[in-house]
Amino acid sequence: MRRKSATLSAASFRDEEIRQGIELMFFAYRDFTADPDRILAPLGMGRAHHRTVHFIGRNPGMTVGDLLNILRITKQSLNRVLSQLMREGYVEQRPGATDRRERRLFLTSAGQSLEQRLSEPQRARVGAAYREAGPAAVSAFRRVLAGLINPDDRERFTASGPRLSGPRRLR
Amino acid sequence: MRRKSATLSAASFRDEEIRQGIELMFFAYRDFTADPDRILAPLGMGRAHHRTVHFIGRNPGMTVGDLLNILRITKQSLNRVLSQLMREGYVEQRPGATDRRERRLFLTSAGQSLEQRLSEPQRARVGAAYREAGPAAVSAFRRVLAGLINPDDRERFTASGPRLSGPRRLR
DNA sequence: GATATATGTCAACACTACTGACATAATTAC
DNA sequence: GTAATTATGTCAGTAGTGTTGACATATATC
Repeated sequence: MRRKSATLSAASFRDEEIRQGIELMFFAYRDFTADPDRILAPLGMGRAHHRTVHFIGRNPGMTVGDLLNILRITKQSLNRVLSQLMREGYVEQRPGATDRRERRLFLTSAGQSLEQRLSEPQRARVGAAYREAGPAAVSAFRRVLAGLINPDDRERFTASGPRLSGPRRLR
Repeated sequence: MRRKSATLSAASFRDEEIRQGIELMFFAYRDFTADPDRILAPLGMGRAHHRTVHFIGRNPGMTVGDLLNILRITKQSLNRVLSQLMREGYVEQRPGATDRRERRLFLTSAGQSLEQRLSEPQRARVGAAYREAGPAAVSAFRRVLAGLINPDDRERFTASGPRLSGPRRLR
């Protein structure tokens, strides 16, 4: 064995490096989500609303089931968020053309504005980090981040995998 | 202006790249946290317990205030988690040597075991992604991730900044 | 027509976080 | 040395997100 189970004793350099990576993920995600959270709070919404609006914006016409597969939450959890977004005019649904049980989801123009507003600080943050690191680093960043994702969804970020921007086709 | 506010119309390649980075963060964090969550649930604990145990393990002797600065939650929120961890024997506190108002925090051996158990799947995941991407990519990954962190805490991950592994010295 | 699928909904519960208020002990300032 | 400040704890109420379990409707499919 090469290391891998440094029980409790001296941590190898590798182990320390990996633990720093874990910490980096915590700090980055903490700050990455803080800005939109501040925008959402006065609207009576939370992070779940942001995620919902984000994915519907990226995949217009996606179904409720698609969203459940992405978010990995129960339909009861999603429903609370989604019905609020529809009630307040950010999201609308239309029955599927071929399968009329489906509810295809779309952002209204208010929903598009909200999405822009929420993502703006995140885009600024990511954009700044990208610019500072340069294109080669960004490419490496994306490869490592994709490597952290379970194989199923990792495909979304590889050239061969299914695109997610189209009006369907998500798993 | 160079782009930066692609209002609602055609997204530039840059904007698309940035939005993919945002999504990557969502998926990576979702899967990154799922494994320890599954271990925590049957113990009647959650993600907050994991973070607490993680940071105390990395910084033995840190104070409650240090932890509050890192986690960026209120003391009331932390207290619930911390007192449970102490009540159940994972964490212990000792008054500070010079300032006896402080409660220096330490993992018990049960706490160290728990920390190991919780971090194991994360270390495996990060380790696998690191190995697959290679050292140069890892370095770039860390630079970009650090770039996402607010300047205050970014220092923790730069050569010049204060170390966090010592028995104190965290802001 | 029977079964399966996509979705909605009611209810109860757990975890995490927040605000506001108040309390104690120890340190620092005047 | 008394007053103010700091580090920490704690009670109470509220909000957002997620869960499980149960049940309902509409539409497809066999």
